[in-house]
Amino acid sequence: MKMEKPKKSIPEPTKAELEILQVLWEFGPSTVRLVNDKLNEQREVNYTSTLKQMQIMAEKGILKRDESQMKHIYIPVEAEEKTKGLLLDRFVNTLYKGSASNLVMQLMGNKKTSKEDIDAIKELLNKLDD
Amino acid sequence: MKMEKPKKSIPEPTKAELEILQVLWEFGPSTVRLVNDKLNEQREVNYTSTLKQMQIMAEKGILKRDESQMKHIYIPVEAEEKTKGLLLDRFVNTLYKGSASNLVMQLMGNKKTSKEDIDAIKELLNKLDD
DNA sequence: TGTATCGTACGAAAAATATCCTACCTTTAG
DNA sequence: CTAAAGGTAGGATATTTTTCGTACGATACA
Repeated sequence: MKMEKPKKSIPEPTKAELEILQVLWEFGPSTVRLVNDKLNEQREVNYTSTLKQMQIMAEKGILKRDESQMKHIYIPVEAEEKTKGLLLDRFVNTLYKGSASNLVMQLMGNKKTSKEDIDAIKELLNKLDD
Repeated sequence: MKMEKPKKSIPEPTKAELEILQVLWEFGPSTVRLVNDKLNEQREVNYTSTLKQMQIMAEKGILKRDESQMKHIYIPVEAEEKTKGLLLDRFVNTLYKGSASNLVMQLMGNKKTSKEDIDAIKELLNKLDD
């Protein structure tokens, strides 16, 4: 008899938290040092800021960590696709009343969406026809 | 010789600001009273909180207002589609490295996206074929 | 005409995020 | 052994966002 965890909906990651998650998703389980280095390729952040941020994320349950080494290793609790899917879902609900097609429509009208992208999307959908 | 406006990128509306914008977009230019009433259909907010919020938005240039009456009328400076498009653009950039097709792909895989939505999207794209 | 109601302005408090400083422990190189 | 380099912990500070209390002017109307 399977008990689904009540699982109070994941707290929306903040902007800074998302940045960190992206690094971890891209490079896999990492140290604070690595994450901080990556962040600093884009903007200046103090090492301890990143450290603190990641500690908080661990407390919140967004990250778990391996403390067996002195250099702790941090790992995202949720997979990239799952988290992004959740964010996307909320985005659609918030801005497009939950209508994915509305969103896509806007996407098509968006100048920033390249022709290549549009074609790629068509491609995708055609492959879904099976 | 084309001069792009420096156009200091519109400051991302905050969550609370977005709520207010949605009301204004839906009901057109409105008083604080109306906006606050609508907000209170979803959650409890004090009138002066909404007032303050809208005053700040006016300062920021997100809203303009008609003060000719005692009951000031607030109007969004940017049209709904424009603002949403901007948010969408940022969303795509942040989460999908700017690839709209990646986003759509995820959308398709998302359980929350109904079959009707998928069909609607296909429909849309086919109409774009002309 | 006076009092209850509805409006704005303004400041401050509360809450959520984000950043960094300091202390102190461990590892490493000389 | 000792100093330098690099870790973590935790508190303090900043910043941004959100909420609300209080003051006070205008309006409505009994």
